[in-house]
Amino acid sequence: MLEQIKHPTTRNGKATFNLILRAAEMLFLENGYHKTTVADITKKAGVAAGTFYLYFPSKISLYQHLLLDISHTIRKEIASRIKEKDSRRDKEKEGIKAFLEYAIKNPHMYNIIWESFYIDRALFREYYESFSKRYVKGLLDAQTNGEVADVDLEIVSYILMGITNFVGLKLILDLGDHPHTVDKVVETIIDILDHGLFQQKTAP
Amino acid sequence: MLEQIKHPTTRNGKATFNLILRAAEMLFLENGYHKTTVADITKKAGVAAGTFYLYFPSKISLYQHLLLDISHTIRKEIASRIKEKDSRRDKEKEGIKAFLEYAIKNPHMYNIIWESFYIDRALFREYYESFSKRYVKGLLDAQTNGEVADVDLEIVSYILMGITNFVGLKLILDLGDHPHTVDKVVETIIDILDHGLFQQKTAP
DNA sequence: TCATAAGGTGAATGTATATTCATATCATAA
DNA sequence: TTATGATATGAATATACATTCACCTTATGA
Repeated sequence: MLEQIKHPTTRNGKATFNLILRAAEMLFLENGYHKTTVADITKKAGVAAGTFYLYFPSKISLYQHLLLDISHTIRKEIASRIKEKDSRRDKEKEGIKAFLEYAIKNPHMYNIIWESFYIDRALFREYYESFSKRYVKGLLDAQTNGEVADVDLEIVSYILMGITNFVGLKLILDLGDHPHTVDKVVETIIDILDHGLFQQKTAP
Repeated sequence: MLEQIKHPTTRNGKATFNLILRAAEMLFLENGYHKTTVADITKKAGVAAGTFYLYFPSKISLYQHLLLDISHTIRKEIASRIKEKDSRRDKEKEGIKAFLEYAIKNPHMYNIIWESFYIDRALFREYYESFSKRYVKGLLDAQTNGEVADVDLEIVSYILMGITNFVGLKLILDLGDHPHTVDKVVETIIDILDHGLFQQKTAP
């Protein structure tokens, strides 16, 4: 159930609304949903506790709003970058790169997306299912072209999401001492998507 | 920090200890860590609230204990199944299959493993890093053999974990109406690992 | 048989924190 | 200027829940 938030109507109201959103985003990203209290949010936003409830009927409604926000941002970012590319393979490569760069720039992104699995299962499901559908749509054209192998595209979409999510996770866990550059990592991934991982043993 | 649990010494104590563990496992798996209260656990186990603290210094210590337990079980399961296979490729295929089958049999497994990201970040990191190390070790031999392409194996390990985790997730989200059988899904994955996803467009 | 340690109880405690509410101020249209 | 709806306050409320504690029971070896 998506609880309805109440949008402000005046200039002042909008400013306050955004202060709360930005404060919450930072705190959820940094510390996760459960470790962030409404008091933390209003304190960081510089408003009183009651002000929060002028706009958001509950803490979870704010979380849901933010999650949808972030998912739109990621999608737009990726979409704008892949549309420059021609082949599906190059689109895929650019999409993976865009995702990983976004992940590194927003290293706690997982805090808010993955956590939805525990906070709002329906939202989580919706997030990945719609992401998958987009993927399948793009891949289908390429498959008709003969550019993509004859395999189940829905599974492929989860394979691709799995790869980017876990490699992104790895990059983020390493942050600070990052021995892997995004470009190198993308090369590794795309190499496997081009040629596979296994090869015939060459006779000695 | 791993808090030390106090193991029971008598037959009765052991029985109670296990009642608590099994109850907690079911509840964590079903509802997640935060939505499960100590009262829920002791009620389900049929013991008093205080009994819980005879053995576990805190709720989190029980969680940590369970997570380590489960991770050992998964590893053993996979290890025992892949050792029958000869080539790395066949080992990989069997490992993926074992993981997915385990995931389907224990559909809420993710509840406890992924949630550690929010509950005990160090434990989460430890879990995937050690999983990765095992992977790399196995892959290294195969790479020296020429059986595995010349790519960064640490990245490969996260690619493989990402694939199995997300495809497993997909299978679980679909549970009930499961249009994908494990065997079919494994074929799709191994096909891509064998030959890649993209292919040259054949001239018409 | 009984002393003792382990096992067990559940009401009480304390704390954390989401949400409410009575009240106050602000901005602006009439 | 004033009426009005929107915005804002922060102390008070209510609840949920992890943990404690004073006391009780059971099993067993000497």
